[in-house]
Amino acid sequence: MITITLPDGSQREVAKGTSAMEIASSISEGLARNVLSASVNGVVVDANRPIETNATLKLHTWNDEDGKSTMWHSSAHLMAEALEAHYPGIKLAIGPPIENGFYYDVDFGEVEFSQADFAKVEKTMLELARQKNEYIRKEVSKQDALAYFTEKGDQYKLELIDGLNDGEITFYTQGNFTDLCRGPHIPNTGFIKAAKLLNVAGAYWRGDEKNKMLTRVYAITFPKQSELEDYLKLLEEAKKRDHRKLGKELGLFTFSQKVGSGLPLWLPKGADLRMRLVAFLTQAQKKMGYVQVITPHIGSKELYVTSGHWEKYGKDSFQPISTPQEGELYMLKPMNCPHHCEIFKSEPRSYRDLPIRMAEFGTVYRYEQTGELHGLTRVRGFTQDDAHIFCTADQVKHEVGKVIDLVLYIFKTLDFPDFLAQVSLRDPNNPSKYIGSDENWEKAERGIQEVANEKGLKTVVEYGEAAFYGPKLDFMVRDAIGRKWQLGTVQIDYNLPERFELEYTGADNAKHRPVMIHRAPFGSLERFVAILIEHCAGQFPLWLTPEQVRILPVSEKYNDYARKVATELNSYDIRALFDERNEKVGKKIRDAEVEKVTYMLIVGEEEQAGNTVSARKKGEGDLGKMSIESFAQKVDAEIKAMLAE
RNA sequence: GCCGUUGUAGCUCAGGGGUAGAGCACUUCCUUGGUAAGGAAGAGGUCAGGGGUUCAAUUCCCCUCAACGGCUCCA
Repeated sequence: MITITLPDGSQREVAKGTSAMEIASSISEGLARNVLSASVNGVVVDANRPIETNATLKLHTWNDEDGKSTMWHSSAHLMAEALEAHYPGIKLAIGPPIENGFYYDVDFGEVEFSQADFAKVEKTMLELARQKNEYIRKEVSKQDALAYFTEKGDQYKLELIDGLNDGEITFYTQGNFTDLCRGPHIPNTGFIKAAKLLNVAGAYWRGDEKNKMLTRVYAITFPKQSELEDYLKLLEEAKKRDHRKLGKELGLFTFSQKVGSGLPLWLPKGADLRMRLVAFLTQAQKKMGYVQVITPHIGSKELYVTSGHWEKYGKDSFQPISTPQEGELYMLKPMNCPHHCEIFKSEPRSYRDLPIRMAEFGTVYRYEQTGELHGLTRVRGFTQDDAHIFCTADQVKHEVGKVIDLVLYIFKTLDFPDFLAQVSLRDPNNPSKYIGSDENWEKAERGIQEVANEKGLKTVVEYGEAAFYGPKLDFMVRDAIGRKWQLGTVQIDYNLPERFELEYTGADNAKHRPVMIHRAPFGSLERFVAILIEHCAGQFPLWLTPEQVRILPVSEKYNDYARKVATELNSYDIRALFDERNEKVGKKIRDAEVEKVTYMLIVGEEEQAGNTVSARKKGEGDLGKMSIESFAQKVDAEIKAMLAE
């Protein structure tokens, strides 16, 4: 007998060799019907694998992540089986589960596989699923494994097997399909009740662009048809939040082929929104002791030779421009820090001056490959809400803490709860690729982690992700379609102070090297606005939205009064426009709602006579009559509450 | 940069070898209205750009550009 400990701490005595599935059955038949896989001593395995020793056991169902990935991993095999049925002779590479579904990388040879072929594959998948074929695990020797895929002529599997040790190779077979696989898998294909191929894309074998490009087929499956329908609805909803669509609809920004790709043009409403964000951040920074500087859009190539950027990124950047007579070379500014270093150097600095927090909304230009450009999130010209903090090594932790406070304040004000802080540290196996003393690194790495914990951030630590010049803390958020983007960043830098020979005079009257902290709470205004649009689905917070109030005269007869109301609201610093079109008020309301104007003020005979307005809030409806002044106070109070620290 | 898809009016899209259509938006007129679409008329397109096949190309073929979905990259 062996002892099985369940997550609730309860224990069961079962015969050696009992499977998780059998234990599930003994708990309840309903549970057994839903078990997809199990964790035995923390390792995810097939639910029907015999358990041989005392163990902790967790059963995975569709309701937990491990259950889902098991299901999707098995679904990848099912899709492969279906694809082979339609396209005999295709070569299969890898087919893992991903966050939402799974994919399989396939070498279709000469065959073109496109969206038009999805339906038949889905149909076959479901037919195969209905057969409830079991996923059968088999341990095979390396020799046998190689022999099987040599016979099948699948060089990708052979390459994978090549990298495996004899004795750790397993095959899984379901129906007529056998695949090299570590597992685990769901008990049988019958759990898969709905399948949808989502898209196809090119993907290099082993992610290396020197290798052959395979066809990656993305798909997703569900244990219920209705869940698939819900998921597809969710995708539709997400598409409506896409900042590229909303940006166009709301008149925020545009692109012009003639101006160049990746170069956004901010329209009046977008520019208004952006300037408001800048004003908001400028004010917050001012309170935190930042000073503002301004530097040009180009800088001598020598500046970037000194900073090291030329050597590291010069070939992959916009190439230098030269002066017509002298042939001097200038770079479009890819980053602001070298300029800021020179400002630091412009006068002697004392330890009493530190920290110096030098901020600039600096527009930078970076070459991005054409295939990489993406709305406002990935562009070639963008404005960073940049700042560089020059401080002593002892001040680093405190300063990083203050930056985190700033980021948290911003995220809170913008109602942005869903972000992850990624702490990027050195690769412990490769210490030589980093510059700066061990002592400083350790202090900085420890400092960043401590302060992130003190501030209560939800963090993940990534080893080896640090920049060569220092550790960093990045704020990651997701867009409407679930893609991850980096917004804010805090980076500690020992490199530039060295390269630019920055120094300050210490209390000991000796020269010391400052530490530099790069930080950008938004990251870039472009990317931030993009994420903000998707986050609030275009319905910006009242303090930020370009048009806070629209006045809707009931008929043209009241246009003069509407204009008067608008002017009066403007005098209270409220952004109000009025709709003077010859339309019925119902139409004007609809248009204002569609354009996401927060407040609508309906004015007609009664309002004109009483010097009042009838307020209506988007999504809520009629708020009743009130004086212009009390409406203005209401808006003002609402905004003040939003911006409270 | 690579693989795939797409490109028709300001927007969303239909069409299709015989030089274009709808809805919305826009302009004008009628209507002067009370909480999510009043009516009529009008204007607007080298069918992304270039080349080829053809009596004839927006339609078929090739190239370029751009956008989209990924991959690689990313200061």
